[in-house]
Amino acid sequence: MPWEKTFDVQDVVDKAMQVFWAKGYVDTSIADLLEATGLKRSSLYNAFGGKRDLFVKALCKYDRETSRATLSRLEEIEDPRQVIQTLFEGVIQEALSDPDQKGCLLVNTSLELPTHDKEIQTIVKTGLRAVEAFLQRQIELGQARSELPEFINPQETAKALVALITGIRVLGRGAFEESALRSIAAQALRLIA
Amino acid sequence: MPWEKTFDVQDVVDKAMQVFWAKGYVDTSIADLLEATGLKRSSLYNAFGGKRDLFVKALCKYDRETSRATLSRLEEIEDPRQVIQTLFEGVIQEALSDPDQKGCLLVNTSLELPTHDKEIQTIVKTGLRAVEAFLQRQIELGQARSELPEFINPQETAKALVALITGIRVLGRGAFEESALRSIAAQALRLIA
DNA sequence: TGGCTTTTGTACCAATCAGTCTAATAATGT
DNA sequence: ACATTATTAGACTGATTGGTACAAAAGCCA
Repeated sequence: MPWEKTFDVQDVVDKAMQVFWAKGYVDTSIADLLEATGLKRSSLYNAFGGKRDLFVKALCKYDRETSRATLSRLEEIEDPRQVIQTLFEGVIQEALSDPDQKGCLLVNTSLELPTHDKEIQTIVKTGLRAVEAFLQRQIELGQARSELPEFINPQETAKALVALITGIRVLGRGAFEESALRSIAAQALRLIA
Repeated sequence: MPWEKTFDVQDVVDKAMQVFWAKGYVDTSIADLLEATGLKRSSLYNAFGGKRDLFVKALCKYDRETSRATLSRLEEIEDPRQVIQTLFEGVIQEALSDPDQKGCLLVNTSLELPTHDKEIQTIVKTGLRAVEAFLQRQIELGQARSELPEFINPQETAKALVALITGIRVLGRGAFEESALRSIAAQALRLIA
């Protein structure tokens, strides 16, 4: 091995992730990625295989360091209802504060899922499934502590909450305004009584 | 006027709509549109202005003849709760039966809203707003008839139902399976008690 | 039949697409 | 210092992008 890379691989993946996140897979060109990451054509093809492989890397990084990392942070809150409320608040805050209105990379990719190959489909499905499992666990925890009513179905409700989050992420890209997004979050809390 | 067109304009728009619907705006090429519509390059540019203008036509047609037409059909059902339930059933049926998993053109376009110009943004916003208004009207109607509880907030709940439909349309493109989609619909009904 | 207008078929455009290739470069181990 | 070897810079590929130009074809009206 002659010498280590002059660029930080994780840093490059991170910058690529931002582009894919904002523009989507098809609408992101190699030129976009080169400009965003600062490296040259051959370096990109050498370090990663190509556009698709870099996208997979970016998608995994998002799932790991953005999606799941957020869930981990939320897990430190003790009250399950508070956890879910904070989650929704965070999603709305993100939608409102991001000038690029990027939404969520997992959700964005979900919409174009039929155009992607199996590996990418699995990454997205697994990522969303993790959010759903997290919500289900929180609901069950709340019920065990008698903080949430027993008549709530944890599995079903968790899926519905994922759908509501998905809705906020999609509609938050310009279709709905702040008050509408907040209404959605308010109704989400009504689902956990 | 020498003679009328040899092709039916509405038919061409319809076929273009299908392509945009399935592949999204950016991923649809002029070649795709030519193949789907059967007409030649110059005919397409002559009859419509270009790709974007044809997309606007297709988007309007979808809003008119698919989205709003569905709402009109639902309006004939008398029971508001039944109306909403049937709406969700229809959305799920569509997600399950469509081999292309196209979802909803309005929702699909919502996700890429930041990349579109103001006119297209307005069409999408107005289309979604119509669904929301429809749901709100149904809830208010149900309350007036004492079929739905008074404590429900029609404005907020309508927005949440739109978010849930959006979720089903996005997640229905492969991320969630049938039972999960049905769970979402079940929880939607719980929002209108 | 002979203009007239519009449509149509096709050639063409520059720009961009993702990806390849090679030669120059630079850091390491000896 | 020298050979080794991975990384670079950048030219280049063929295919495809959306869009234009223009001549031939086709219907209408006189």
